[in-house]
Amino acid sequence: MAVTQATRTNTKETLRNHARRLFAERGYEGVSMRDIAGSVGIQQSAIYNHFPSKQHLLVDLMESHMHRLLDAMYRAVESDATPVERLTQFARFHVKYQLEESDDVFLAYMELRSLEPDSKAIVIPLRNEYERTLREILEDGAKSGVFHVADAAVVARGLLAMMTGVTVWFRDGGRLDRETVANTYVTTALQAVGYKG
Amino acid sequence: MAVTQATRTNTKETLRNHARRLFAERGYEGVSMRDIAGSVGIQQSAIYNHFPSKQHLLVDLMESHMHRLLDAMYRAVESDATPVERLTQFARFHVKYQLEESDDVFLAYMELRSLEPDSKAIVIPLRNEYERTLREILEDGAKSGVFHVADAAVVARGLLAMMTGVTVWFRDGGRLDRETVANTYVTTALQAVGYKG
DNA sequence: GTCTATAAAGGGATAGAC
DNA sequence: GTCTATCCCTTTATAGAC
Repeated sequence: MAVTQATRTNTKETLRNHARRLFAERGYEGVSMRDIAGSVGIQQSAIYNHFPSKQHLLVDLMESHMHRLLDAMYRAVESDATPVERLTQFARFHVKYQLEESDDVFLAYMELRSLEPDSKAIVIPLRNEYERTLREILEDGAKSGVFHVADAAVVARGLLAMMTGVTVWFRDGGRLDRETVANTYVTTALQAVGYKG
Repeated sequence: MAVTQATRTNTKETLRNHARRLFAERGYEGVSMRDIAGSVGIQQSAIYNHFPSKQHLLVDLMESHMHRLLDAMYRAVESDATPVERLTQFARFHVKYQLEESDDVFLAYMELRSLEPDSKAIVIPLRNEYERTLREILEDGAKSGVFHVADAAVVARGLLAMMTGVTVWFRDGGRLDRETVANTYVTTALQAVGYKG
């Protein structure tokens, strides 16, 4: 849907929003600068007043997403809580965040391969930091005997993949609401790490 | 790596193999017919002697993959076994198949969006059939009381996402071998459905 | 069945007017 | 900051010689 000049107060942010949606839907390579400009309602060349290249636009989206994700996660997970509490908080946060920001999440997950090496070197550590947080929760729970995981790194990646997958099928207005879905994933995650609630 | 005329006995199959690898690595939109032809060692126009279009080539890969996947799964999972046995068989099969045919699996997972509607109508039902098999295992186990799942459909999709994710990080020669990884996923899947082994 | 050549369209990015 | 116009390259696909 094109946006008229009158309704657009900040072209740069509008470009981010439309590019995010289009990249998530069709993939970075499947979207042209003309597609993005057309969606926003400007000419393709005007994008270059805001971003120096298509690649920079992708990096801008992915890097800022990762920082927002990490900030929100650290707010949601209490670092001095028990492993069971932290896993519950992490899982609930993760699923709900996926559903709220599904385009950002899908983009960051899918388009790492479209990043040039320099850009990848920025995004990958942020991704690892997120994964490490979950792994350490599992390790702490295993140490104290409440969790039973054969390999914390493998299970952490498995849980992340499981929970991230919610964006593939969930639609508002379907059989289940967001809260119910989040609860199901939290329960499944706790069971998966062998917690006998 | 280009293939010389002498070593190539079946251009069509060689094209499939190279296209599969390239599509999985860079995405359908990120690979040109010239890339594929160059990889095989022929001119781009020669591809059209074997496939009428790039889209037909993608559909050929995805559809044949889904049929092979379903056939192999039905051979691996004994339909008259107990739910615990069937889940064990399914999970072990799934993880090992992902690792053996990771390009095919990744392609089928990622490039559904690149399929035109007619092609999608062929592939989606095959995908649903696979997912339904796992869901029915969970439902049978829940009925007999050995599994405890809040929602069999959600948990089935969650387990598939979890196990499919193995292709993202696993590399031969790393800290863990395929058998160990498969065992970890099988154990995690059984715990996730609340089985008290 | 593969080649060279080419058509017709679309890609990212830039120049310069306003 | 956006526009029109354009550059230069790549894209999928086809035509016709061999």
